[in-house]
Amino acid sequence: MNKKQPLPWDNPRFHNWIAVARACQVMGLSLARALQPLDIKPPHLDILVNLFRTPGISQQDLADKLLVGRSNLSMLLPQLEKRGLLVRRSDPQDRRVLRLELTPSGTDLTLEAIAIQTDLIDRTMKTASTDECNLVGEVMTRIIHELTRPDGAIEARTEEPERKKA
Amino acid sequence: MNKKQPLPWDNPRFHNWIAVARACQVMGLSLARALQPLDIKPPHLDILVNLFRTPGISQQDLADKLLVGRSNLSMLLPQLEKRGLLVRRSDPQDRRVLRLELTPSGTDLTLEAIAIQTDLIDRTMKTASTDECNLVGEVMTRIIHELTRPDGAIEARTEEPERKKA
DNA sequence: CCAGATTGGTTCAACTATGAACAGAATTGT
DNA sequence: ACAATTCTGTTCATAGTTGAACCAATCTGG
Repeated sequence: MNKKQPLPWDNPRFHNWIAVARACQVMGLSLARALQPLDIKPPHLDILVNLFRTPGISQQDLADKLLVGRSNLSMLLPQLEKRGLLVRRSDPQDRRVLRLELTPSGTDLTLEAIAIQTDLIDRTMKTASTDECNLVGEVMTRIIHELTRPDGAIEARTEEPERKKA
Repeated sequence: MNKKQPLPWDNPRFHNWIAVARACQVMGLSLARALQPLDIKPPHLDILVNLFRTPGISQQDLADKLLVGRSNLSMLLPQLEKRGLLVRRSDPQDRRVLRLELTPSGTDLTLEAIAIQTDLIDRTMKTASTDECNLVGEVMTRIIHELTRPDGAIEARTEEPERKKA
């Protein structure tokens, strides 16, 4: 037993990442509270924003973007559709896929929610300069790329179908 | 209908924070995968690390630190106790509280898990210099302080007991 | 001392998220 | 043309998380 392994509290990468994780956690809780007046939760907002930016996306592509299971969307989207925030329209080209689109009222709600989120983020990051913000974002982007590399620690999804004759 | 509100994709604070949130998400998924050989999940690791750093903590204080509900711990801790990773010892001073402590095997497992997490973090942040890491951590710490201020967007801890029928 | 309020922990119903199994539509290969 | 395979979305059983209701121990203020 290597009891004398260096504990990571002094490792800059480690404890700074812990701060990142905690900031995300409290931001998520704050966002959930800030969205309560609109009667939506962060997962709904993720969906709405993606539909706003990519109208006509399919459920599968949306699930891939959000890194959630398809079944999750099969549960959530009908709820939002019943609330009149979006429509799921069968694609005549490929009758398997459902094209997702915001309704006008869904667009309105999305803009309100985005305003709330932007306000929250602006308030909480007001102590960081633009340069600091950009550096943070750059480091995070590198982390995302590192983790989503094919040999990275993610990619738990289905086996990539093997190439036929090359 | 203020359709001409500035959309936030160009707001540095906004899109850089989105990168932070996504990095946290992929890191969480990667950590879950990396911990699979030890048969624990990120919530368990959070508990074990806190017990490692603060032996004798009560369930209530642990829930406050982790920002989760007390009932959550009432479900998780007996599982970990059955696995022999920790003990819950009644405090003779105050017979309501249960003092939590890692067992030797729990300590061993915790050290293994910390090694796995440290390795993952080190690998994914290897492209960031120490100075960059420290700046990121500093910005995150400021965000946490901003969000946990009494008038901040968190602090919903008002579990009001049912008022009498008045 | 004792009634009421408070605190630590448990239980339970509701909700969310996931993966496996499934059905229908499209693609592929022969 | 047609059987096999792949792809999209749904359903279902399961697991994780939460808040409310609850019990027991402690504290508070007559």
